Amino acid sequence: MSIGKFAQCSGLTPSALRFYQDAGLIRPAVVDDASGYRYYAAGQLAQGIAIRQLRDMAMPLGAIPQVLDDDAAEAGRLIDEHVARLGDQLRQARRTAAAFQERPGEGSGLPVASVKGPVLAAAAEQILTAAAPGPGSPVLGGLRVEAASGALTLTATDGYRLATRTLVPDQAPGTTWAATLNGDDLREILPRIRHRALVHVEASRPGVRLRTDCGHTEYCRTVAGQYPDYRLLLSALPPAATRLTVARDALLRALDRHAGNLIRLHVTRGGLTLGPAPEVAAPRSLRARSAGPPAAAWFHLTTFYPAVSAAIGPDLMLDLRGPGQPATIRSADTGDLTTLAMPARPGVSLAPAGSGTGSLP
Amino acid sequence: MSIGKFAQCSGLTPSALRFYQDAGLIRPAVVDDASGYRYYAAGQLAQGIAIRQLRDMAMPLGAIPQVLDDDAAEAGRLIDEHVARLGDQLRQARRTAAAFQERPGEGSGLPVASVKGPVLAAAAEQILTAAAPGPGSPVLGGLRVEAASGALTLTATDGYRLATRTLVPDQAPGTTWAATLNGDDLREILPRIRHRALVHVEASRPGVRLRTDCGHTEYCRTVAGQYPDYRLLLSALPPAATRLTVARDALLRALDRHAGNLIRLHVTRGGLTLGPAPEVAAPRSLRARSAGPPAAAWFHLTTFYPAVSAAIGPDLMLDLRGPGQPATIRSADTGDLTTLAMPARPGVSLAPAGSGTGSLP
DNA sequence: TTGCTCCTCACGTCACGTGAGGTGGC
DNA sequence: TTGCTCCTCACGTCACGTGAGGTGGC
Repeated sequence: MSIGKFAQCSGLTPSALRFYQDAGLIRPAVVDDASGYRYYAAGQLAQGIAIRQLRDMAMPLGAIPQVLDDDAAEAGRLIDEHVARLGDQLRQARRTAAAFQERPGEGSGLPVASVKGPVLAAAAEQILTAAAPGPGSPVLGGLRVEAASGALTLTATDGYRLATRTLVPDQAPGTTWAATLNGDDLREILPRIRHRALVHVEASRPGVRLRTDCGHTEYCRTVAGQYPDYRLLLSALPPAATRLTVARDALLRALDRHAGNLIRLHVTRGGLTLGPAPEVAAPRSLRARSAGPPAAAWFHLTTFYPAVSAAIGPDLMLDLRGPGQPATIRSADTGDLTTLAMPARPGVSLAPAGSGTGSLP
Repeated sequence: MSIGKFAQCSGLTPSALRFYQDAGLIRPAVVDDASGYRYYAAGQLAQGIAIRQLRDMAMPLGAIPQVLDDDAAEAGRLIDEHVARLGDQLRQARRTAAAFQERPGEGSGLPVASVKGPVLAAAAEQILTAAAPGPGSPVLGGLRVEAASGALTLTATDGYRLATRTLVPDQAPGTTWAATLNGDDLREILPRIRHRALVHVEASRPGVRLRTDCGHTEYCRTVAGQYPDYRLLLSALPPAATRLTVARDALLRALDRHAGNLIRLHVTRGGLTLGPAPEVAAPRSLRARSAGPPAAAWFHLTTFYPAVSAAIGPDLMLDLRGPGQPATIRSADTGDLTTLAMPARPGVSLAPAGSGTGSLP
């Protein structure tokens, strides 16, 4: 196989292959003495592709022979460590970027509200469980923050679930203000916020600044783009057909023990039955109060569990509205956290966010 | 200001400054014609520091003049884009790493246990609130995971608080195994874990791999170094002098409304009174059951709130042991989450972790 | 006067890419 | 015979770091 052919098959370039030969990384199987032509064996392709992949993840040439020579377990270890180092560098860069943004220019931002650090951290963490993780829609990956009439409202949704909560700040917002905070930035900041007594939230042109009394400042980017009108969505919901009140930690414990991702909730007059499907043996029963006709709904545990786990009060209120309609999960006594969850259809796996099927209207 | 002085103040090196001059990035205010000595003005320091920060986040030299010349809003946008690009590169590297690991060959680690994604994410998040944030002691910044006799125990402590919880996995650990997971790595992984039905925890020599059924794999580094012997610490605690049982969400709500970071808990026969100090007006009272003599304790809200916020059941059990001894906070009914918190002495501010005063023995 | 800082200029590093000038293979 | 691929060797890129050899300032 000539150098051009080998390059094409492995995704490398001829000049890179020549360089790798000089570096002793991969040598042609045969070199023609007279012409100097390099010939590679088909069996070297795997190695060529491996080198390209390692270089694609910015691994230094010097580290590559180790990875190629070691057994799979050891090689996996080296790669994992390398990727973790890249993550460190990114985190460091994010911190530096945050520090850069708070240079003495433009003065300090517009004060929005002041909240206790542990309270803000707990609430943001709670709500962020309903945000869309990873790359995808930047708006749905973020936390919506709205300051109005003396209160701070935090909201997140990924199209399948929606969580919203209202906080009463220590220093109430004087202005009306709203923004969508970058979820990744915020999650990284939260551990440092949690141990600050009081955090001042300030709007600073492109992002949000979280300032503490001791002069420490964190910067969080905002996400551009219109946030879904969840208030309209909430107010347009039809009334609950069936309402269930159940002890939160009993339900949580039953969910812990449930096998499989699909779960069926069956609400009867006397209680709640959890099971994989009606015909499968050993469904689990919980005592609960219910109003309205008996009803059943399927959920994906990955959608339903975070909603239950994030709730606060001792009792949970579950409103079912029938097939295709979102269910509401709420603390029974104090309604400052509301979660919506789309039911799943059995046999239908959770579609990726934004693909349209089964998402919130 | 000479080049050496300016370099020191800005965090750059003399050779970098000379290079930047050639590149036209930052020119000395004065250059001595005879000697060629470069002299920088004090007013150039901000620019020097800005250049260092931008270079620290790997921004190319060619892109820097734009950032320096634009107004704050536009500069912020450019930086955000740059950091986002770095994030893209990291994600791409992760994908390539995952593809690389999929190659023929074994590569899988030792199976430890399998846990539902949302359950693991919720538990880890809960416990990590007691870890030491930011750089500092790597062990105390991490999450201790112990697999033994069919259960998985998660623990974190920063020397002032300790949280520990036991999970019952879907597939029980066959082996006895323990490790301290890197807190930053884990926090970054959790949002992607939360929406996976089942997560297989695997020990891979120096780290831990979290593998899902759909072939997705996350890697989390472990932290070397001995973890504090918290079991010994827990078993060596003297019995509680005063035990209080109180509704969790009523307590949480009272803490929400408390002003200041220092809080005084006064346990009487009939209930619990919260206040900044006994002589200050308007303490808040909650109904609660108590056993043992009346007692009082001061806490920092930043220490106490996360413990209450992370608890699960409807009722909370608070064990007080007297001055200088940690208090225990636990769900009253199901004891799978236990939190220890060191009381604060009034007037004494929270010392940084590891400084010795007021930390857990 | 003695160190010390500073100067310029050349070359090294990393992982290649890009021609220039020339030859081999179908 | 005509393109085409391949060869070597030198130099460019990026953002500096590292001496060598020499001079200026307190």
